[in-house]
Amino acid sequence: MAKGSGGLSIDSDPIATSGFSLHKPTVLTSFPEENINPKWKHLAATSATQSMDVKATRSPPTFQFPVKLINTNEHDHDHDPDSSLPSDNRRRTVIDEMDFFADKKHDVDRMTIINNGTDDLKDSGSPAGLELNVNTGLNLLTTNTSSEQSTVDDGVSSKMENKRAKGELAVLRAEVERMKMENLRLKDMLTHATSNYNALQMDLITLLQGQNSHQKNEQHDGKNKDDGIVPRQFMDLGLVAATGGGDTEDLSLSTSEGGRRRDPTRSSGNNAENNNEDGTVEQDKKGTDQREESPDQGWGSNKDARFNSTKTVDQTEATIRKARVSVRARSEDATISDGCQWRKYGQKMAKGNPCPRAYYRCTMAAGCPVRKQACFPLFLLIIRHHLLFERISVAYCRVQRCAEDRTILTTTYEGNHSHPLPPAATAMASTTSSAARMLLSGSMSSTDGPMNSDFLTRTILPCSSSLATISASAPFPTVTLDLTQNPSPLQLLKQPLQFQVPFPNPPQNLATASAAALLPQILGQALHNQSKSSGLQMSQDMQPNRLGHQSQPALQQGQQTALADSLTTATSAIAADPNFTAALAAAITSIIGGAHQTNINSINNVQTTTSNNNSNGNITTGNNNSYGHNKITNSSFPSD
DNA sequence: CGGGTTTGACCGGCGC
DNA sequence: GCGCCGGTCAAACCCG
Repeated sequence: MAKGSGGLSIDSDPIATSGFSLHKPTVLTSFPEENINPKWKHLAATSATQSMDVKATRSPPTFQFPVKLINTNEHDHDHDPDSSLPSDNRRRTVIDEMDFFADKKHDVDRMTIINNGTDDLKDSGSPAGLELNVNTGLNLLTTNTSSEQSTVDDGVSSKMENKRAKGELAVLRAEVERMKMENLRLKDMLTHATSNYNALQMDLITLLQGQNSHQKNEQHDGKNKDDGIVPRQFMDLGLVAATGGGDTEDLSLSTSEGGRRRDPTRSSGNNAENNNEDGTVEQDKKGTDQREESPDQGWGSNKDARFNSTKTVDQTEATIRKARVSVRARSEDATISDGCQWRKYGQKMAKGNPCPRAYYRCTMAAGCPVRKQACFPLFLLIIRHHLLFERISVAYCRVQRCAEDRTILTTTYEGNHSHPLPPAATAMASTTSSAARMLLSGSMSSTDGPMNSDFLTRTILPCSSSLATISASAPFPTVTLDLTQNPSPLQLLKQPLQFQVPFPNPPQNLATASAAALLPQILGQALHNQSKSSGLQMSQDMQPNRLGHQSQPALQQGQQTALADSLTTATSAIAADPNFTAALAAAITSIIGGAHQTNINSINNVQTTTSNNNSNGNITTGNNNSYGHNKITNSSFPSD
């Protein structure tokens, strides 16, 4: 950290200081109870009273689906932070949790016991429309009950009914067997997918660790900054390989020309410094904004040939966006040190988030267009539920305020450096560049949009833990590297099914109903993909306003999609379960202060994670709103 | 005094 | 057209 902290305090701006230990991603042991803020409800309610005219944002929406897989229906005590407690106690020790499924949970527990020999879980709350082929065994009880009642009768009719009941039972048993086979097949698929994802994750972690180790060695040698600079080492979030300036694979995303680029008049227009072959930098005048986003610059310097050849102009404009790479990591010091030199040029507070969003500009070279944003997530919306393979039953929801846990920091990088990078910066550069490259590579190669890429297939698989997640929606494709969790390969199969569903950043109109309506769709889609062991298939066209304003149609569409595939029973269970939707609605309503559905406090960058764990599944909503000392028109949360 | 931060003001995009 | 909001600017301020 350079001198002149300017009276910076941890409370006011913990982001600005350094100390971010990227090379030591710590394992995020779910969500510690101590992180729960007993006052969040009050705070949320307070926020809801404010005028919260929510709008779609231009910030990069981030749909994240970190997914964890639990491979059995048994409780994983080893990884459940609450496992030491009885199930009921575990549930009740959570201060701020809200059990929206108390009644339902009993059914779930009961059915869990009853169906102990099967892999399915009877969800009494499932709508009739969800009764898919996969839902076998679940009706055994009801059927048997009926049969048993029939057998009570005596006479010929009772014999006939008994025969009929036996026949039905045989059919059902056959169906159970079929579903068992189906489950085994799915398990194999998920296991395979887990392996793929884990390999990718390990590669990235190894890369990080290795480069940080190199960085440490370099620093330990006491070399000055100039000595540490690696020639032609560029951090190109756009797609140029970060670890080598020579690697100029034409994957760079075109700039946000499509109406997304911001403030064109302020751009100096001197972008020749970017991507210079010799790594030299044409420096602009002091303070001149180098964020020229012409096609020659950084993010969008190179248009993808495939993209141009296969997309229409409109599609191109809609798809070509400024890619961003977000890194979410735990930092013990709640600070960032990614090897680059940054100057804070602004701090902004978005609606409803007590955590400020800080804006930094790279100062390693004048005119470097790279900027970054750093903020803390706000909320973790945790939804616990049971999962027995395809059958998912939401147990209850809770929300914890992760803003208090300011060790999880989200940093979003934008642009590519126009100057050589020191070794200290290569780790982050490589990571983010790789992530962006994969993201964009997938987006370019997919016919279904960016979300359906091989990268996503490997990284967003439901059976995986959260490492890399992607942004599905406008304005900018965003890949998020979640370094807060670093599960071991052995843990992967035991980890709870976890979906992070980042809403567009923000789903500014995240009305309660909207969010509730969307979550099933999103979650269902994720589960759908889980079943298929395929990549995320969410359309990139899922604009924030779509999410925010077309909730009901989206829900219906999600239900239709979920119901379309017999393998997506889990999808259906979530997507169409009115209780689930209602629970989410209630949860979000409670968070935001649900009295004003149409005036909801914006939740920026909501990241929703559902974990299938008998005791500690979770849906995480991270709110990256921030409050600064800038013009604050609608801040409602009191500072912590 | 230089470099960084703070923070009120401003700009432009977007939704209504 | 208006207002909101994210992002940025730049003067004032702070600190070593």
